[in-house]
Amino acid sequence: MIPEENQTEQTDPRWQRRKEERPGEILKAALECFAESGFAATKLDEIAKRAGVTKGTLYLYFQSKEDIFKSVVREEIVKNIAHVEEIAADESHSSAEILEQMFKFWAQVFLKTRIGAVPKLILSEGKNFPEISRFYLEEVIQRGFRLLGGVLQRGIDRGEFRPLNIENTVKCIIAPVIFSLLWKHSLESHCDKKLDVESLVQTHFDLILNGLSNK
Amino acid sequence: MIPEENQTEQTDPRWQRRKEERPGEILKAALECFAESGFAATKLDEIAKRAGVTKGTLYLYFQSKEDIFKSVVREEIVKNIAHVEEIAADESHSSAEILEQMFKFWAQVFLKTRIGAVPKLILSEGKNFPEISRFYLEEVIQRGFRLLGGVLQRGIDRGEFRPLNIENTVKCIIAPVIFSLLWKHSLESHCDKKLDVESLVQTHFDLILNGLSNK
Amino acid sequence: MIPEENQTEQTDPRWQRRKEERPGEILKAALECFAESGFAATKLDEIAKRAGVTKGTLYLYFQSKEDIFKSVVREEIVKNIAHVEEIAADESHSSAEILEQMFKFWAQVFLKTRIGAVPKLILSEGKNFPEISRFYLEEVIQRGFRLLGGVLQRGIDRGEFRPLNIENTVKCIIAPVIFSLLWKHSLESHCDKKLDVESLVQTHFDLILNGLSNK
Amino acid sequence: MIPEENQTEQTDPRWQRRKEERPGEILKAALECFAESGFAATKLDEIAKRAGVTKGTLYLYFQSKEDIFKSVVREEIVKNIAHVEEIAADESHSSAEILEQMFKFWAQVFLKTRIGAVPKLILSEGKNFPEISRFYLEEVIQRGFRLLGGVLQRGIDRGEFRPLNIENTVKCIIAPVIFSLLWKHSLESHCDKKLDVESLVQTHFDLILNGLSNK
DNA sequence: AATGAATGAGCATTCATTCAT
DNA sequence: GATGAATGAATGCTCATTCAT
Repeated sequence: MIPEENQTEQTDPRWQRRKEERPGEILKAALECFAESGFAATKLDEIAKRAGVTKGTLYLYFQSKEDIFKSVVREEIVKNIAHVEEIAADESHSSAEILEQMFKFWAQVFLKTRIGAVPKLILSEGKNFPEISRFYLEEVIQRGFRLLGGVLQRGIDRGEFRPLNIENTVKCIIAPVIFSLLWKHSLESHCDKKLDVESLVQTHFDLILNGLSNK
Repeated sequence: MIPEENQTEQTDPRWQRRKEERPGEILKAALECFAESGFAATKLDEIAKRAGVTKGTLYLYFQSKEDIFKSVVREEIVKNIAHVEEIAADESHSSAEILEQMFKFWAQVFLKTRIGAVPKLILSEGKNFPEISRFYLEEVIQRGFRLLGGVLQRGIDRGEFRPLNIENTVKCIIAPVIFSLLWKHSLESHCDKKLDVESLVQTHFDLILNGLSNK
Repeated sequence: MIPEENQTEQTDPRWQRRKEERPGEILKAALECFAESGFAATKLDEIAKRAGVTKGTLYLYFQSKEDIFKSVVREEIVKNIAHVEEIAADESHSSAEILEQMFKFWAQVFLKTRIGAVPKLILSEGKNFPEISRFYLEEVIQRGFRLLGGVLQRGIDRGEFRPLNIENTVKCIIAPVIFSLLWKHSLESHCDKKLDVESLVQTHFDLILNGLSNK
Repeated sequence: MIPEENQTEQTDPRWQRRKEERPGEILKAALECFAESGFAATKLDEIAKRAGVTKGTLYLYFQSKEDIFKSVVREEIVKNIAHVEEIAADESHSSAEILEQMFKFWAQVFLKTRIGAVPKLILSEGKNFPEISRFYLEEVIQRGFRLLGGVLQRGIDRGEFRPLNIENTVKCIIAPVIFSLLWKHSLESHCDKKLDVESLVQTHFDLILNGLSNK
């Protein structure tokens, strides 16, 4: 009301921390709500209720609904990045084995943790939060792509894999994981049969390694 | 090839028509808006503006915002179904050829028409519109899965393909198409390099047919 | 929420008109409320109620509570300016007569119209609305001071008045009018005896012309 | 000369003390805030910050925001009254001299101390705090008016002043002091030239004593 | 005494919906 | 049919107030 709009905003490291202690309960509740209903349809009352606090309390830790949203995504993305980097390129195994490990690890991470909701949010709300999209794209997706691409390249160099367009292949490989994740978060609740991700990943790994053809 | 408004009657009682004349302009504008911003963040003012009418006019043709949303999705889904069914099982070609045709056809349809926005909407808003999700799941996804599964089964039966878990394979095969579509609708605008779907589909087809392995 | 904050704001003529037709009812009601309770304590519900509309309607004509406030003040200030300029310097009378006319005219204007509330608002809310204060200062107060100072100077030049510090004298002359106006708008309602402005102005005119001293 | 905290007891039953020890820091900070922003726009956070305590501490000494406001005003008013009464009717000087002394004394008090903010608050918030207005009116304003009126009456009785409407004259005399005070507290910060009160009072005293006319 | 985290009532603002023209 | 002014319920956000520590 009274013009005093000079917050600095996130200037320096793109996503700095705001407080030492941040109630994880609120972020957890918020992630649930946003993943279920999207940004606009999520009510602060609902987040507060699920976090076991009142609406006013949210504003002790966050500046606005948008800030809560960004914080949730950022928090999860940071974990995401950590996971991506955790998958060190293990030189001692064959490329196929490394690939298989990465698959299984990702399937675990994406499906067993709350992180899986983030890609859905990026898809749904990306147009409304361009910085977040850009950040996610650069820090998670492209980084993951490079990692996977490196493994493929090494496999080709070693003669384990036949030469292929790496960029496209990376997307083909990752797609079923994305698919599973979105399925879990959106459609599965309307479907009587659960998706067996372990089995899907197994099939997928076999498929990309050996192809459909009966040779 | 894309059927416009010439379906004789409501195919499913759940989705009956309300009016004879429905301004396609409104639905077109609405699809754009919903795809861009999601249901809740889309304002009727915006739809009206893009459709070149006033807000009041929307209520001549639709009962509510929700009705507009459902109508948009239904309309597109109906076209979707038509497309899926159009891909007749052509007995005269090899299964691989049929598969390739289906791929290319889908890539065309999903990426070159406005239909591609629907899966994004289903994913984003599914939790808020369960009937739509269920309808889409049954009438489009599972129908498509059965169609593709049939082709695979025939390939296996004919000895063209090696035996594989059909259900999983179908998902692995369709996943990159979904991926492309979501990418186009969400992340591509934040990325400097455009996704070349034709090329991706080509790589994908090669990959699933022949696998990675250098045999 | 979605960053699209690029309104141009009042750039060009400092206070341009927003709409051709502006419901004077709203501004009238708003002036009453703001004058009674100040900016912060005024509720939009109250303004709406007094204007005979609902809260939402206010937003058809104004962008915010602050906008309503500024519009009210601006509107009244514009009238104010008109009044100030209306008092043409009449060359045909003695300076004392012109002075008397100005007094009586101002007393009428300030006390018989709603304009009288503006100075109170400027005083009360000036710190919170610096641009308004500055505008009022330049366009009304200093302009009025110059006008009055001109009359005094002419009186001195003609030998009608004795030489005096014009700047100070102007303030001494105008002060009782301001006093009356503030009294009317703030304290009179708590006092059993009404202030007789006509009589006060008469005494004042006599006093400044002839002084207290019994010569 | 300005009495601090040494009044023995509540002079008026309407304004009794609540606590023995009252942190002057809080009241000082509160007066600043209220004078700057008005009652409603002042935040307890701000008062607490300026007083160097936390918000909770305010409630150790005051029952509510309104209580703080009333306490501030009352505190200052009490000082005000003391000042007014301090100006004893000095019989040994001419009425003009007494008048001049009063003027100068008031100018000092109002402008050099924080008391000057009170009249502004009374004007701004009077409608929202009627008891305060009434109290101020009776205990300060009318008392001051009677005092000044007495001096005038004595001057007339002694033949020093010519007969005038005392009630009106009092207001005319006091008005420029009020004007100066409000100017200092509201408009001066938006104006490049500072108001020289000493000089204004000098001119004013000369003016009311001798008038404008060149006799 | 002093704190500051938590509260929740209150208010500005938005926007789907209605209806007189 | 089409309009757009008006509505009012819904909701994000503020801030005076409380209370366990």
